[in-house]
Amino acid sequence: MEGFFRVRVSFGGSRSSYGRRIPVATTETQSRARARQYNASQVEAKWQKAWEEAQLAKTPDHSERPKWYALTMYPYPSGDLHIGHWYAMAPSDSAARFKRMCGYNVLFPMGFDAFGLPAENAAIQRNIHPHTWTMANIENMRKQMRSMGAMFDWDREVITCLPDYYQWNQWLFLQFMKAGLAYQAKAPVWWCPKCQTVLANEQVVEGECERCHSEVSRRDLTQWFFRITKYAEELLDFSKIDWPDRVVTMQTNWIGRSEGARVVFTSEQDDSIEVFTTRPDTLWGATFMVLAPEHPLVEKLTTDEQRDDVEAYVRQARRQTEIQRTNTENEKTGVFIGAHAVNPVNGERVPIWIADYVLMGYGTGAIMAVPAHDERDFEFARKFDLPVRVVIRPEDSDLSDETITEAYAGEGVMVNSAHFDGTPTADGEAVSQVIEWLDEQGRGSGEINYRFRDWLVSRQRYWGTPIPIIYCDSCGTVPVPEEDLPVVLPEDAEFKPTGESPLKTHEGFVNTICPSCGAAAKRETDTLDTFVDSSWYQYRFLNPHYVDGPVDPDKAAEWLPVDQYTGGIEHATMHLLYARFFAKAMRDIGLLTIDEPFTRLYNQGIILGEDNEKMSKSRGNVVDPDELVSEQGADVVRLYLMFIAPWDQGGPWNSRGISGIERFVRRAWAITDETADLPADDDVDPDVDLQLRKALNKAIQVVGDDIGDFEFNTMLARLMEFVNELYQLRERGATSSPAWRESLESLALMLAPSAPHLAEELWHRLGGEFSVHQQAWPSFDPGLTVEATVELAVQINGKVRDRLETAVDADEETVLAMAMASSRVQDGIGDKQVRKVIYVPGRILNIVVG
RNA sequence: GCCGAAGUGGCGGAAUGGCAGACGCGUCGGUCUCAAAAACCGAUGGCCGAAAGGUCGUGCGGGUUCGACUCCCGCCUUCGGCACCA
Repeated sequence: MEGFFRVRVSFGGSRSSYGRRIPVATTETQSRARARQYNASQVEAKWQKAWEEAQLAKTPDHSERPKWYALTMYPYPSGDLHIGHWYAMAPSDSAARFKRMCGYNVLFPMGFDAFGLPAENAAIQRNIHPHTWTMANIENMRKQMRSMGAMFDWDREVITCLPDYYQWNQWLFLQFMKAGLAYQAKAPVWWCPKCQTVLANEQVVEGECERCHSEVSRRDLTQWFFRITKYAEELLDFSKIDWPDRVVTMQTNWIGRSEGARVVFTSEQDDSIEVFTTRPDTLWGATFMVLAPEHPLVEKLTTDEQRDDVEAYVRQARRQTEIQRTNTENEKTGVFIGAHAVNPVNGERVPIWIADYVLMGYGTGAIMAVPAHDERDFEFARKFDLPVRVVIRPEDSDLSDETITEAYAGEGVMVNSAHFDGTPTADGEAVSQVIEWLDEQGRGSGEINYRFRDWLVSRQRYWGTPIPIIYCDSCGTVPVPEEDLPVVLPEDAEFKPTGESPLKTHEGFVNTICPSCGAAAKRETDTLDTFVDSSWYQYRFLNPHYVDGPVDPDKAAEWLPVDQYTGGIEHATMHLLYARFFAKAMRDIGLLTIDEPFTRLYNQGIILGEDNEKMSKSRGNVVDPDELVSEQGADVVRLYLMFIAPWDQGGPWNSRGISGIERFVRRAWAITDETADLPADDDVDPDVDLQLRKALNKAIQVVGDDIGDFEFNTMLARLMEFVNELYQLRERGATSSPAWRESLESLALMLAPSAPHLAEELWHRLGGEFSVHQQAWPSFDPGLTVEATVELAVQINGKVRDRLETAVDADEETVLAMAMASSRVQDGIGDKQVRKVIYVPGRILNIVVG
């Protein structure tokens, strides 16, 4: 196995203490001490083997126990398990293990998000087939994951690049088509003129082709879409899930719901020009119209004398990247097209312009411009000297067309708006009245618009799921019949340096016959976005070899939804929104009975390099988990990652800080090893005995609470405190107490979720039955977790002057009398009057004087 | 520009209305050792003080409260998301 790991140059400044100890001559006592030292690599290998033999990680499909489906986002098989993978997976594993000890039948599967561009790049650069490259990486990463000691049930592994998985992508695609959820439309793609190929967004770097640095441009291509916008309203409803607020906010903003009205303007040539506005109450202030440069009416409406200017502007707009074009810092540009339109509310004639600040992809691609009440329109009007008319007047103001210096977007009353004059805008009053009136008049209607678009799933790549479609000259677009699935990726693909998909030129793949008429036909050569794979993989784990559909309905009824999902925040709007869409679509097709895929979500943070920068090979600040595991052991790495900071916060790696965890592991081992065989007897000091039992019961309570809440850093602090207490109590004879052994056993149990190997070894040393991971989480006596007496702080005017030992439930009279007897309190009061006394039992006594 | 999160010792962090700095790193002192490492014990926010103790202190400025790291208002800084979305 060692041969598989590359030999690495060790990174600076972090040499472990083990390394320095070796060449030193040993004395007899030292070698005896060494023999009793905890040997992580030996212990870890031993137990990993035992667990695998006993199939401890295997989750039964059915159980008397309540189910708990814990899932952490599956990785892309990039080749090596990064410390970031450890940071995501190890604490997730600890939480899942804790649930299992709490009595749940826990499912915690793992797989690989195996399609994607890097495999194709490897094929081009190193002449390795994507399949070979991907599967070798998976093999390696599986081994690395085993070294973590996680309880992944590998029998359920899902690998998305295998036909066993991706045929169900194709099957789902066909069901989506039938349900009207998949459709074709033209959409722009990036095109590299030199490579003669389509580029993915990430292959376009600052407007240039990543490979040849030619300037890229946009091209319209017919592509496949999933109708996610159909579920916009349901996707805005988060009432059935318990997710972090920031993710809910991000998705809500991403969906971008806005309420308003669709209003029909008319050109002088009698074309309807529809606009969307959230402020129909400002319709009377529209002094011009603006169309997107790509708007279909631009060509028709442009007058001959304006044509040259308009065409030049359109050409220039098309060349710009989305980023250039939507930069808010840009000064407004635009061209008058020579035509006019009629405002439906007052019959006024307004000029029509085109400008790139109006986007074809949102609303109708045309706006009514109300410069007095919209910042962008105001800027445009000032630049091109267009009229500004105030139609909302703020209270106590004489804002007018002449005095206005910036757009006013606030509340007020309608003015210059015919019979609506005087209508207040507050609480949407004016908007709803105007919409009602527009509707009656047939000049417009209420409408809701969304910022997000349908999901473009076509990718012009090889290493993905072939879209199961055939194009026939006579029958058109024909879905591949379900019985012909899967459409398999050809293995003998030829990868060109340009990155062009080998499918396009693969005769054997492209040429086929039409399933409906039998004539010669061509296959679709686009493949599906890999986000399709990850939108439903959580269901496939339940029965990855199920042959009658993507999801085994019996298992789904048993296990879904996922109870706890963990993963990076970077997936807040894409993966997590797509997965929610898939749950709803699959439900409506009859494949699922759930509304939401993941009930609870937790986002861990990011581990940075020691220099507080993102880890990257070029910076040389990458922390290699394999190296750490071989030096310090997997448990130390797991524990240290949990100890660094709150899990959702992440933070910089610190190679010195890890020694605290090493020390803790050694101390936990040493106290167990050194005292496990000491007999209990009766001569223990009752006070020491009580202290020991209190320490134990408090630890069980707090550690359990913390791990259940993903507060791993404080959980470890409590465990450290408990071990420190054991050391102190040992000095006072506590090992004679019957509670001593119970304490050692509980320590092993409390360590089991987080340091699975160490815990097993401790358990074994204590003579416990294999395995510690099949034991229940220890219970605690609530009576022993509360103290009878506390040290109460006594304040004078909010400043602590003395501390009193009092009963927790002592009454105010008693406590005040004790406080008044204190000379320090008397000094604090001096000759001042006691004005007020605040007593919070067990917390504080504050005497207010003045 | 808008939305969100965060700002606490030399460092990572703890405390979400009640004794700021738990736990850990580091540093200093001690025990053991020929010596070192490891281990163990102790100290460790700043300032004043021999000490007892005092005093200041949770990004900045206000406020609420008997009491604020914590709640409210205004700012500054950092990070993340969205960004001409009509």
